[in-house]
Amino acid sequence: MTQRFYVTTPIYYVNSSPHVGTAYTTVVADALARFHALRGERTFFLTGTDEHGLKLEREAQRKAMSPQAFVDEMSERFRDLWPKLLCRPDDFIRTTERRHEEGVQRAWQRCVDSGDIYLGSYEGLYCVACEDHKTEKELLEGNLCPVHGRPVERVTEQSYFFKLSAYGDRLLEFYKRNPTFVRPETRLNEVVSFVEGGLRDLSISRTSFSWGIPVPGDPKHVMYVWFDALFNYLTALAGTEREGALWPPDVQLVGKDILRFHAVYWPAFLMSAGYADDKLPRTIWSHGWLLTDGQKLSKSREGPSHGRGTTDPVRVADAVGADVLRYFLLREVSLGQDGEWSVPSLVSRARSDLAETVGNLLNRALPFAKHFDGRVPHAPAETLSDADRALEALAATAARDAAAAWAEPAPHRALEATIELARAGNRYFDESAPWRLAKAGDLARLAAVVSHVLELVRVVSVMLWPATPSKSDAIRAQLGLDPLAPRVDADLWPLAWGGLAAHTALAPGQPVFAKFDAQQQAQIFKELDVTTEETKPEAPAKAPKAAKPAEAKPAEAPPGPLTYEQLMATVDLRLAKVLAAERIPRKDKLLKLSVDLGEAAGPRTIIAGIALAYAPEALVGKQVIVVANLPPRDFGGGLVSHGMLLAAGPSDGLSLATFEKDHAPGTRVK
RNA sequence: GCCGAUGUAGCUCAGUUGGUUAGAGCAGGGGAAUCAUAAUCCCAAGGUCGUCAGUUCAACUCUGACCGUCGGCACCA
Repeated sequence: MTQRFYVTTPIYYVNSSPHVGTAYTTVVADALARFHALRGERTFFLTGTDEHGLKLEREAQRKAMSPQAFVDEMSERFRDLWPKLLCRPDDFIRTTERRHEEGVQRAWQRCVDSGDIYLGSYEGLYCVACEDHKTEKELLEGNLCPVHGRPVERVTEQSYFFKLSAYGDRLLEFYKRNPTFVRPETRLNEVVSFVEGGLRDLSISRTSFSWGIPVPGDPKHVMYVWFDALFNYLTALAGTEREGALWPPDVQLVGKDILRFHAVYWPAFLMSAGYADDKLPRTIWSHGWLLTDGQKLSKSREGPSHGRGTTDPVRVADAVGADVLRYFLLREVSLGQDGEWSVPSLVSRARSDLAETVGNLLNRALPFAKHFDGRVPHAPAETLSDADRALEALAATAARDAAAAWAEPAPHRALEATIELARAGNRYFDESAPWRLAKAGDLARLAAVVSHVLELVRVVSVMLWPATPSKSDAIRAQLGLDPLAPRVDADLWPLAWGGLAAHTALAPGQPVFAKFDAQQQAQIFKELDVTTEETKPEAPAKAPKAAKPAEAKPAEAPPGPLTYEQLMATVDLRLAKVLAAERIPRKDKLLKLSVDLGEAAGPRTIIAGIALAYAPEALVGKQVIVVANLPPRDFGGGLVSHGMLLAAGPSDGLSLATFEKDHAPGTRVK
């Protein structure tokens, strides 16, 4: 029976553009699919976009677009990205597609039929003045809002609930029988302890917005994010031949931040919808994050970061090539663990592994073909030496090891084994010294050596293909071979020696891999905003991060034209002097300030989230700018802020706005 | 503060079920070679495996505490 391999990435929320972290997950999925395809399996690689929810509804509103038009545009950014990274998903599902909406509604109905969905209500405490929900413990004596001192109201909102609480035991049993359901193993432990802690029913519908999939039979409700999103993995196949042939997924890649949804909610939903244990996903693979200087990549850290270069995958792929980017992501990061993202280390990795090891091996072997009419020499078995045989054996071992690693999946180890084989090829080449054989006129031995090296390069080109498909094919072209074209039931993995036939016409060409010499490297660093020693200003140590040449994104809708009068009527900015500042126990980011605004009522208390950037002592006496006409804001624990300080920057490198000269507290900013 | 990770050569990381001199790549040092995009190959050097206790005949590998770093949450906008 034909093996099959179904791999998924999360569907990406279209609220933001893809960054290198998003690209990472997709590249891994693509590489796994390519590996399994090479083995002759029927593969299916699914990705897509998640397009519902209040956030997107609002974002569209702000841009004066219909939600559909907005998500259409955003989804394109993802769809267009993947080919640039040589990713070839077999399908791209959008949660706003009809097939998905219908599929999810069917799934919902099946959960209803199982008795697992019921209509309930959220009960909450609500302060009309704050327009916000409160929790019991925030309230002052007598159920008063701590901000306004007014009584809060008890409000209820209808919501459908999923009886997750009923699935705890079944889930635990399932984990026990399928210890590789969640990987790496430490993540399974986390999931198990979460479930053991008891599960609460999930609220899975909302009436407070409409941009979502209507609940069957009750269209006031739209489905809440996870119920909608998780089923994409199923709806992409539903109603087609694929469902029977491919379900369930073999590997579902997820970031560790969304593991819980995939490892707990998702199987519970499926169980409820009538899927037996053997029809549940085989493995939820929780991969790590890419870090820059130990920080998670995120939207707020886009652009140059600490001199390590951009995190925009398109710019990187344009500068160094998609193959190289893919190779780096797969080789440098150990799947399941966090990895460092850095353009300089990408360049150095590409140079030493790809150009100087693999590319070089090809380049140094090809010139010898001139002794054989430009063709792969024929080397009869009796001309082979122990070293030749040893090389063959080594290749077989490496191919086996790499295949096992890819199947694991552990791409970084697979690629390590691959490069190690190419390294051995260089060693063999040195020891065999074909240039001496050529001078001595020993064509029999020369044929053996050259054919062995060329075949080794072929082997390496296949082993590299999941990571660097276009470069692998470029190597193959020089070897006179066709591009790799996986077929179902044909195992192309190079377990057997001799795939490169004697007398094949070679086609030497330009070096396959860029060398990234000093000049190229400088060019790349420049393009990708890498700060090198030369370009870095002196004494960079503690200096606040230079205002980066921010590609001023018009992301936040610019406020419409505003007259001066309107502005002054809206925002009341005042100069103020900090009288006192103290840390707040248990609130790492907050400082409690006493600030003089020149008001008769005396100084105000302002809570500001600047503790990571400013020591309290450093603030006393400082002139700051305060938004004076904000309503009081409750920070819990009896802390109420009566104003806001103007500041900008990341929370750990924030700077407060001030003026060059001191003026009387209370002076209005104009 | 709670929860969770992590701490191995200058850098990035491997170290399987505890067992002789702890591994690789990169960088740096020395040498060989000259077929190759000055690429390659060899050699040497470099680590009290975060700290302190404990279990054991034996711990980088197990247990505990502590320290450092990071992430999530809380809190923040």
